[in-house]
Amino acid sequence: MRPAPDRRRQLLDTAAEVFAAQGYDATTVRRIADAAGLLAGSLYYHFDSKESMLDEILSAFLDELLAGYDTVLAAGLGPRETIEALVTESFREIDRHRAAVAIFQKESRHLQDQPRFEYLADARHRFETAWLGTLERGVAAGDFRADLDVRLTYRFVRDTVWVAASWYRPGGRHSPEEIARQYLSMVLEGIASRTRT
Amino acid sequence: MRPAPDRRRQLLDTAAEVFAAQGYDATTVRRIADAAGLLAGSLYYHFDSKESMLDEILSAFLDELLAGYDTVLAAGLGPRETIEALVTESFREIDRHRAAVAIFQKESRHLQDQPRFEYLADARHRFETAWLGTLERGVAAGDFRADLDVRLTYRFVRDTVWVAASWYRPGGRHSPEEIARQYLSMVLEGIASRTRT
DNA sequence: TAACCTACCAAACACTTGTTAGGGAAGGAG
DNA sequence: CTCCTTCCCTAACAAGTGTTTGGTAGGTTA
Repeated sequence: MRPAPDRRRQLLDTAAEVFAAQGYDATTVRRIADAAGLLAGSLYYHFDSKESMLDEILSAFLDELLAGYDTVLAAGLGPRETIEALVTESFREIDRHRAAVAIFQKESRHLQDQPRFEYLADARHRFETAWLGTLERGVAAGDFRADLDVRLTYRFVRDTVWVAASWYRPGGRHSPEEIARQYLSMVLEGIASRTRT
Repeated sequence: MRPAPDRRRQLLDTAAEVFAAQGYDATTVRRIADAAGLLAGSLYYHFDSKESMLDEILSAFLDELLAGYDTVLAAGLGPRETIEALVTESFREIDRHRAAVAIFQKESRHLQDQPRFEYLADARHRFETAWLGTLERGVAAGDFRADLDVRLTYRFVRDTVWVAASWYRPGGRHSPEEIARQYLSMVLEGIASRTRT
């Protein structure tokens, strides 16, 4: 008998893949079992419910992401460098947790009403603090344009990064760092205040 | 007896609202009926199926949107003005069909495999032609930066516009035109090639 | 008045869903 | 060998799903 404690993670990975492709509600437990090569009932040896699979997928991703954000924020960089680091970190996370990111994008909005998934709203709030705070700091420091609505800018930056998960495929032409660089180039040249008026 | 030929559209509007909020698969026919103030079975007097409601919502929206795009493209504007017009038109469409846009965003990816919803893939292709063509034209004309990956730029512009549907609420602080102006300001200052190197 | 149409309800249908209970095969430990 | 744990299967369950059928209130037409 193999020990296989990573069997659990392996099942979660295939589940995440199916969830991301079909949507959580449209995905049946039997479909996951098919993709994993076992029968539907057998999944319940590893997990108590379909919902707890989703829970584990999302919280594992968010834990890692928020830890990465905290590291960036603790580095004490300037506003512009912080934004650059946040974007790069985000694309690395998309590279590693593409499926989880796609699920989060699609389902979090209506999941966060459920008590079990309250932490999704918390995560959103911590995103907002990180991004919005950095933007405001940058506006005050003169790094970013002051003539834009800050909240609109925040949503703009946040969305431009995260929607990439809907088309990004690991192993493609561009590395996460390369994509981050191009995105930053596009975003910053619009956000950074011109040195010459 | 009231004639009420718009009863159909009224039902479609509430259905679209529920679909957008909960997701298509997560939405039950009884939930729609509840919101509309009748019983589940009664919906089948107006529509043959739940799927055909979705079909009608999406195709009505796409018809109007693509017609708007065609008008813009037929105007014979320059690349930059075309992009501006496309973005503005898109935000107007988001303003009018917010629910349909949200549904399209969430569900189209996995719906377009079904034969019935092939037109979704067609629509995506026409989007790509409109946006990507304009961008390439602009690069050739010197309106947009040439040092960026065009496909990446296309996805960037496209996504930044459409994700706005996930947070936009009509009747808010900003009009569609105002949001379009701010978005364009952010996007273009990054895409437009600098007049001075 | 009688026939008719519109818009709905009440009740059921077949089917799929997530989930559970009991059992069994395969290897490791004693 | 025997016990035990791990991992899976078989078979079923109750609840909920989209959908259909027959009926009916009430206004319109003749």
